[in-house]
Amino acid sequence: MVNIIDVARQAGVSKTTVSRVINNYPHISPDKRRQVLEAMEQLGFVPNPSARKLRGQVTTTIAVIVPKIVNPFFAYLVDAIEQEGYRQGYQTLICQTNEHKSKELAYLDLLKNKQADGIIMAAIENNWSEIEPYTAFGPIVLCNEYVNQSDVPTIRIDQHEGTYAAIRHLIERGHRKIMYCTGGLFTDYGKDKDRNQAYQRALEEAGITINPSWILVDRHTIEDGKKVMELILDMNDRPTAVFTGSDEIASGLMMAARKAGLHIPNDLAIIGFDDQPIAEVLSPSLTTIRQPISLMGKQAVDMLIQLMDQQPLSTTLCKLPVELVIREST
Amino acid sequence: MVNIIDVARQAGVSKTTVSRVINNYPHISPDKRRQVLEAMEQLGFVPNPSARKLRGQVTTTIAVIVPKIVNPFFAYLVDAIEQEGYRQGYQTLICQTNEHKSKELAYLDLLKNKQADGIIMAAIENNWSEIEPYTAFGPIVLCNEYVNQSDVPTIRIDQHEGTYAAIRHLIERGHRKIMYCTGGLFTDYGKDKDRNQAYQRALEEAGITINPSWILVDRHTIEDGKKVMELILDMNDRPTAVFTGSDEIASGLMMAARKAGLHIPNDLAIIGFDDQPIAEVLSPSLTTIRQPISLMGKQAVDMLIQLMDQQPLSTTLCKLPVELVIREST
DNA sequence: TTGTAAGCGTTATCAC
DNA sequence: GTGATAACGCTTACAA
Repeated sequence: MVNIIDVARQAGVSKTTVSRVINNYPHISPDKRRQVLEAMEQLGFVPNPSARKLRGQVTTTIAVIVPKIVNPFFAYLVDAIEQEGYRQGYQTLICQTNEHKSKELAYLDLLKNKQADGIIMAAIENNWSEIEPYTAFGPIVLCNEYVNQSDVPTIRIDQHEGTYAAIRHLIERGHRKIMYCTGGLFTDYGKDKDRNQAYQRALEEAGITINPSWILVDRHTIEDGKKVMELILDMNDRPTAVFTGSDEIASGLMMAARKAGLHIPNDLAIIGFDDQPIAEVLSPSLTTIRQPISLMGKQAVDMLIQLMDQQPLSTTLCKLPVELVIREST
Repeated sequence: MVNIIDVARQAGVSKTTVSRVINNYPHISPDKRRQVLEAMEQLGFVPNPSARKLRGQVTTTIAVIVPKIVNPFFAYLVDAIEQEGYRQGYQTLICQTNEHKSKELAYLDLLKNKQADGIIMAAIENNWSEIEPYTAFGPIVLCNEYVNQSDVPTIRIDQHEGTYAAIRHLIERGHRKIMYCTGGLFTDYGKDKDRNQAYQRALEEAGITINPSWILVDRHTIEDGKKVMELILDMNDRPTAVFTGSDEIASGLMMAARKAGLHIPNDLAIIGFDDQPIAEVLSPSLTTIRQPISLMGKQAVDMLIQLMDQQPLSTTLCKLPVELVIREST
């Protein structure tokens, strides 16, 4: 491995000077700088990040914690984070909790070790009180997650607005029997609460009384969606429309509805959440709420970098807008 | 940050002894070992990987290079790699090339820096001759990719068998006008070749002459699929079945076919490749070739670890079987 | 503007 | 069985 000393020898300077060139110090004679750069080029020198990390403050790695990368939502989020991070000179470490608390803590140790210089959490398995101590070792930014503490740097979309827009849309289409079928991904914090309140608000405003048997929570997967359809079929008083918390649930619903001979949207209108690629391909294509995932990832990185650079944050909460994408299922 | 010296002090031993406990050296008195372990526990000590990397051979990080994590195939692959890696005590660094040669080389530098101890390449942007020199710095395993050199450790599925099974299936369903629409992901190496040959072989065996205008290559996305459908509609002599190289193309085809009022599979049979979740949800559901992605990821990790441990490889090529999943689209 | 030297946390080598 | 000590490659006071 070619190191800073080899470069120094080749360039005929001290390793200090080489280090200065690497780190763009201001006061170096153009001559020596050129010599050093040439030597680096010739020898194919790449600074050793382990050494830099060990030595000092240098930051080059950020970690993202997600529950499952195979969930397209998180794949897109990680994609955005990786790209923005790379653009700004950071490597991205992907950490998958698979919803295990212990794995999450193991990954938080990255911060302690200075293996990662900052962490974006797009999943929270443990209580914030477990996680909070790690902030002593480096910045943690929440992305699409909620905790009760208000001072935790957070990027998220406006879940209330998204849900409200979806329910309004159904009401405008003439529906009054609207099922609500969601499930905060993995937490009991604010996400569900926001959605719940938006559902209630939209219905109240339209003078519709809520039917508690049409409220289903903790549904996430395609399988869950299929089961929900079975529930609906068994009901004496069936809803005419369903708001779902993810395109996955909506897909499952749709599959089961098709099997049961129901016509969508005539017999049952369905609305998803996320606008995953699948939404467009489904038959009928799925009306859904588009989340600005890329923007969310980019913002999370930018916020994290600000924190790593010790810059003051203009705001601790960044709320992004959502968009209703109307297709054939409603 | 609590380090090995703090632990040594707390336990009343030298840091050498602490290091020995960490690394499970044989000859340590049970007493001291216990003291050290207790001290580590009390102080919440975690060895600093940067220091370990800088110092020595310790291996804890593997990198996976993929073109795009948002492609479900790679998401599932990365998922499998991350899980198997974690199980064996490795962290996974996800590297996304976005099909840029320079980004790939930048990520290969991880090996040079000893930031990663081994690399799994599920994409190859550069020529192997560009990549080969990096093998001097650590092992590289190819996953789902081909190069002409035969001695490169490789895990992949049997593309020939998969394609052959798909075409055979269509023939058995009575089709004789079979379009072939694929696109090696990003390489001109063997993957396409294998598929091409399988297509030819299956047709020849059935006594069907090949219609060159029904052979389309370099198609990858949903958009591509839509465009292919337009091509088909413009043909005087239309195929009655299409083999596609990915579920994405198949999805696009299906969407466009639906819009054009074609019935699937009666007017046109479609077969995909990968068995992504979308395949089951499509309407009609998609017949496709299932790739053992998880197994592939696991094997790649195992092979890489063998190489990192300097163990001899029993075989340099690991070919995994595929499975035809018959659904409604054929 | 440049160089010397100390030290980041760990492990390998050598001595006891 | 245990402990000093010297590296690993880099950055940063402090000197010159």
